Amino acid sequence: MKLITRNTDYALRALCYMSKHEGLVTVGRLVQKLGVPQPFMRKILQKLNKERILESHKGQGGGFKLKISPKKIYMVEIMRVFQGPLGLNGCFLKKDICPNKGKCVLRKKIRSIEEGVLGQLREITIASLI
Amino acid sequence: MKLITRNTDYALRALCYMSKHEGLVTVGRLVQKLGVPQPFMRKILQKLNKERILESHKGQGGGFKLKISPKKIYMVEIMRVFQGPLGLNGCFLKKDICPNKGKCVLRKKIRSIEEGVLGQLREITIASLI
DNA sequence: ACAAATGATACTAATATGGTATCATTATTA
DNA sequence: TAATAATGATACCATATTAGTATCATTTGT
Ligand code: FES
Ligand code: FES
Repeated sequence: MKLITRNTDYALRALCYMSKHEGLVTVGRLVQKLGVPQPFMRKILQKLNKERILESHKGQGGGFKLKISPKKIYMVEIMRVFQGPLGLNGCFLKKDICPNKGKCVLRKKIRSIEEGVLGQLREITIASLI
Repeated sequence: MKLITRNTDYALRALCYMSKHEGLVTVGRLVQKLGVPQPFMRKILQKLNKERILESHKGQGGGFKLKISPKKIYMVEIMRVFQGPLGLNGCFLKKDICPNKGKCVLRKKIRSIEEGVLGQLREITIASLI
């Protein structure tokens, strides 16, 4: 059971790198530094761009850079982008599966645990990692 | 990103049911009550038996029952059985992947979050769910 | 002996994750 | 203005995990 998948991981590393290096950074440079497959890294950066965490510049001399301060990039947000929102499993979400539905204790408990986890994750920003 | 997979879920429901009903419970009865595919449920119960959380009795009139008190069946243990130990991803574990290795801040942070999650999960027992 | 249960194990299907390949678009610069 | 070096978009493939099935063997009560 892993808390963090590979693309989240790579994204975090890329963001850390960029927060330490001002200006545009190309995918090529990143993979050289971080040892990650290039097309995969590219996909990841493109997603971060779409999510408006990075900004991109095309053409020669182009590349990516942080769009927002490392202090405002939360790890939990990166996890959400690549792993979807932290959630329960089918049973707890899709009510049709479960017979208990409303009065389920477990569901409430899990909810509160989630809140706890999120609370802790929310304290971690890229700035706090570098 | 789901915290709990289906087999964990089914296992929890089965354990809850059994803690409410003394005596042997057959797979057939469980799937009837919980609406879960029979062979899958069987596999799950067999695993719980191997893990010595349930005990089983073969033959006519047989079935499963709790081997230990619901107060001592921890949710985190059920998760471990079906989802493996709560852990980090490849990067953080397999050092060969990551260039940072020792001096990684993220790794430590994640560790501490894990401890927090585990701490909360450890408070949840089957007894606390029924 | 038979029926009703689990034990063991191998197999298949579906989904999620990890990763590639390719062509289109944009901007720099010689 | 054409070559080049970058990203955008998208479709595709590979692998791993999860979910579920199928089958035969074993045990036990009647
Ligand atoms: S909602 Fe399904 S067990 Fe609680
Ligand atoms: S161990 Fe890999 S980024 Fe920390």
